[in-house]
Amino acid sequence: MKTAEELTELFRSSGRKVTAQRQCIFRVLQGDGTHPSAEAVHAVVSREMETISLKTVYQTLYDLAELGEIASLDVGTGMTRFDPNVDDRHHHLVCRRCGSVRDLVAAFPELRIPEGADLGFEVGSAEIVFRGLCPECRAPVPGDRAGMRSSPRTSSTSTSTSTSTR
Amino acid sequence: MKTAEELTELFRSSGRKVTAQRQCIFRVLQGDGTHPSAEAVHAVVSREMETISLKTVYQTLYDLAELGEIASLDVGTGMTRFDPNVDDRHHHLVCRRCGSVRDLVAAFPELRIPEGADLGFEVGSAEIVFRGLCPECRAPVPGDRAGMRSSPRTSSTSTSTSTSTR
DNA sequence: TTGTTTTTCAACAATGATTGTTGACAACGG
DNA sequence: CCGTTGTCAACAATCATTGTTGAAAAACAA
Repeated sequence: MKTAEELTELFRSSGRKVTAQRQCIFRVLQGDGTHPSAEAVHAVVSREMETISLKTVYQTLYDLAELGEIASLDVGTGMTRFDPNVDDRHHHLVCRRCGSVRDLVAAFPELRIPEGADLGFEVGSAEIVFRGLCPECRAPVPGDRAGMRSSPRTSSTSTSTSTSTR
Repeated sequence: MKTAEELTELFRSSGRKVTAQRQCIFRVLQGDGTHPSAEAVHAVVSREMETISLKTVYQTLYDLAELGEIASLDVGTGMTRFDPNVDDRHHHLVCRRCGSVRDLVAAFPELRIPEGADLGFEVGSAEIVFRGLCPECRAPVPGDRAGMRSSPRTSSTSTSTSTSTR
């Protein structure tokens, strides 16, 4: 993802207008490695701009995704997650308890659909999701620190695909 | 996935009751390779049982998932999809236009998280989603045949992860 | 078979995430 | 500075999914 200044440029040159709320969102996303949801971004931005609406955040995030500056991913936590890291090709570790998402860089950099399995499907991209427990959720943390985002509500989804855990 | 009769057995022995609507759902799922959503299953079952509620379908599907007889997957089409094929370890091809899901068996049967990348994450399962265009959506089919399930409404999600197509 | 207990059913309302609508307003170009 | 045009915030609506509840049906025992 580019810097806030470069994004301002990019937005202008792509016919979009640049507003204070958008720049605020740019700044918030800078170096955010938590793969926030739209709501999470909104929560942070709201501290700076009281009245910004969730709709605006969604709009800007999707604009950025359209420009290829961030990636929108659906990893089964119930909400679309946004990833500012689009420069490194990578995959994701998803905690099945707290829903946190972590990048897994330098693994399977070139995942190709195997020859012979081509069924007429024109493959554009391949993504791997590793499901498991993040370090925080593995240990029975007594004093629960911040970092656990959404309560394990959405655990109904993303139950299994390739059996391993059961 | 087991046969309808075996599932009846399994439901009984696991303390669940067996109803006509459940057996109907068992039958509908038998050999369904389309990875239907709950709504799609409901649509089919409804032809046989007019009054069955969507809630019942959801309940039964999640029961089956809990028993490990089907898999519930979130591949970014906006709805949870259900896969009766849990015997073959496999991954999925998802069409970014019509949202159809196809099994990709015999590819990456043993996907392991690479050594050295272990960040304290306890990995349970790994799933790969290949995104692209299905054979039907590649060709500009004039007489559009059945097979396109949901309209490309939910295309907003699942835009990109590892860049390739753009 | 008949009653008894317990689960499930269908209908209905509610939830959470996301998107459509709209009048006021701010950004950009001149 | 000013008009044009896109954006904003508030509000309501949508979609997928889940909670609630009285009625009905399944399993079990007599």
